[in-house]
Amino acid sequence: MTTRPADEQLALVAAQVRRARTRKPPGPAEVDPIARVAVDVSLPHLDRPFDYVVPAPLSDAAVPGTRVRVRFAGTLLDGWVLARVAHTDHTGRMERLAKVVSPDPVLTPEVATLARAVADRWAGSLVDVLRAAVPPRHAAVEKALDAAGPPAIPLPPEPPSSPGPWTDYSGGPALLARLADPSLAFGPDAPGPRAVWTAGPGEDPAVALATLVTAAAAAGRGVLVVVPDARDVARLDAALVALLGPGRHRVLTADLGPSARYRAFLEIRRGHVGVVVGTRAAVFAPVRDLGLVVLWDDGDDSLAEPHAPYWHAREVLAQRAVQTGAALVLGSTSRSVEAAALVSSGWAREVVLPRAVLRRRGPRVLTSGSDSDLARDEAARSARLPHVAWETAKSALASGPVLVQVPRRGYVPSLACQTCREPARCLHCHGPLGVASGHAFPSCAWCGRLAADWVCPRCSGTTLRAVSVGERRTAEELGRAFPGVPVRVSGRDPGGAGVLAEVDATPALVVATPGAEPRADGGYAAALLLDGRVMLDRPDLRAGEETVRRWIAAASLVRPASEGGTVVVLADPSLAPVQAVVRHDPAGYAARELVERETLHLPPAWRVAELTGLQADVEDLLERTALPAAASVLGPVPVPVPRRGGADATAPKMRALVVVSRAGGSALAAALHAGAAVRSAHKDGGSVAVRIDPVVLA
DNA sequence: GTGCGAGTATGA
DNA sequence: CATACTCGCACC
Repeated sequence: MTTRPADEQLALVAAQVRRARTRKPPGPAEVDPIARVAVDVSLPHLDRPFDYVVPAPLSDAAVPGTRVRVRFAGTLLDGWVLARVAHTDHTGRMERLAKVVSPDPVLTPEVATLARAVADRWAGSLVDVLRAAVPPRHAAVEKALDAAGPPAIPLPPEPPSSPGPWTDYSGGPALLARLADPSLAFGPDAPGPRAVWTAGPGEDPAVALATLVTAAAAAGRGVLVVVPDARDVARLDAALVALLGPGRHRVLTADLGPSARYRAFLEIRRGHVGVVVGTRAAVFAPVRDLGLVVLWDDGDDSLAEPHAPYWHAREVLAQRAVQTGAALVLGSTSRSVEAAALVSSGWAREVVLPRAVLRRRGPRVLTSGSDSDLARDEAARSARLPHVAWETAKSALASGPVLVQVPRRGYVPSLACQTCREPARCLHCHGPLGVASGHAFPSCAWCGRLAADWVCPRCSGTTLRAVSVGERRTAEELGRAFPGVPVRVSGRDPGGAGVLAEVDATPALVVATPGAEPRADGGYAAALLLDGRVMLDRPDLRAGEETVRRWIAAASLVRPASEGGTVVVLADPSLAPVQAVVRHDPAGYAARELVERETLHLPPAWRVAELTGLQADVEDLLERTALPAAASVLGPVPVPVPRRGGADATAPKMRALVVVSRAGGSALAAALHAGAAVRSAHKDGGSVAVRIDPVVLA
């Protein structure tokens, strides 16, 4: 700021004011002078477009999809132009667009429609979805791309020379052929194929996915592949460079940083590339001429958005496939119950290995359920390693690496039957039983009923016991059991070396938490899946499904039985999840689980809304919500998950569940959003988090 | 969320 | 009667 005499400064200001007053403001645009704007406020009662006058000078720039600045309730806010129209229904006074932030229409009509559908499905606000869908602007990137000029148009990629890994799958070559046929135009009325692909043991998913992508891209289709984490992105990126050729795709992840992320996003939006690989938020990538969407490992919990409205990548991509007609492939070594539902309803077809091929490719699977057959070796005994596990690992270590899967720490304590150890569930609503802090008697975490007359449905036992969970065998303990063998650790736990991508074929013990297992060059000679009890006894709806997913994922990294590949599961062999791994049948397990969810009124067979907040707020929201007639309400009860880090008592969070049939899902979401809108408009009470079909339901 | 007008409390 | 404050609501 320069210093001037006060009177001089005053004169300057006065001159500016005079000029501003005398300069005639520009008139409205000649064509479609109204912009319908989604203003960036996430309050539920403001979740609708607002109309603004487009000043003539901004008319060319303010096209649908552009980011704008508008005055709203007196303050300048960001917004998105949803449409340009000739007339408005608004009768009051109308503000003008203050500024078009960037000429790039970052929000395509297709993504805008998708985001609206996502907001509706999860009882949320459009702008909350848009914030995840469109990365923040980075002006320097726009400038750099403009300066670089239009990209050299690469020759169309060559289609893959053979179905490659897809040859062995029933339905595989047919799926590939349809994707690769340029004469098949996919659209909402003639959708592309929808497949649930169960990758067999020994498969390198990156190679198989790259083959799919290349086939579709060669036919001129835009392709979007979403994977759970950065490690998967890196693997697929490498496979695509090899198969599709360099420069034909872009990686889109949050950890690129603001500049690189916006650059990749803009290149996709401007149509420089037609193939995108990314993590969760990439489900909204504005891929041109979208013809194929792919999701790898849809059971991974990182595919659920942690912010409101808590959408899930699987459902978003399914919605996008419906809306655009794009083909959809859900791939996994296992099968989520949601994927099973898509198969059982006939919406998607399964692509699986025939039984005979599966037997040829899979490892031998052994189980060890009781504590009585502990190893005779003393060091193995102190590591609580059963004899079978120790023997298997010892002989496998002669020929290659051995994977040891250990559970992550921090599982919540729960209750089980004293005699048969079956996890205890509420006799009324099948919620998990636990002892809430400050209470002496066990109660249901869902409906709050005391479990006084509990009888075990499996063995008719009447006594409950606390399940000790969270015990983690350390790498050192295992190292002592196998002296002289190198131990490598892969996991996200603090103090470790982080997550390893790959290990070589030399004998070593590779200790990994689920999801962090490195691939082994040539496959593991054996895998030990420890502490099955701990994983299965978690009081979560998805405990069984999740355990199967993790076990099968690990078993799929092991050599075939014909090459000595062996898996040892430490869990009771009579349990269904253990059987699923022994028979390598994730599809059968998921199908049975789906039937069970139907009878228990649980997702995905039924739709559940979880409301979390202070008791008064949860009750207030329920009161103000016109719940569908058939809805049933459980709770509210105290949230069972104890807060980690700091015992200081904040007011206790409560949780209620609202259950409706699948058909009633959209009505329930709309009613809850409307209820929240009334609350936010009146500014009464604190916020309530609404999660539709929550991933974690404990 | 913010800004504003109506309505009510408060003091010279 | 003027000013300070809260409350309710609209926000384009």
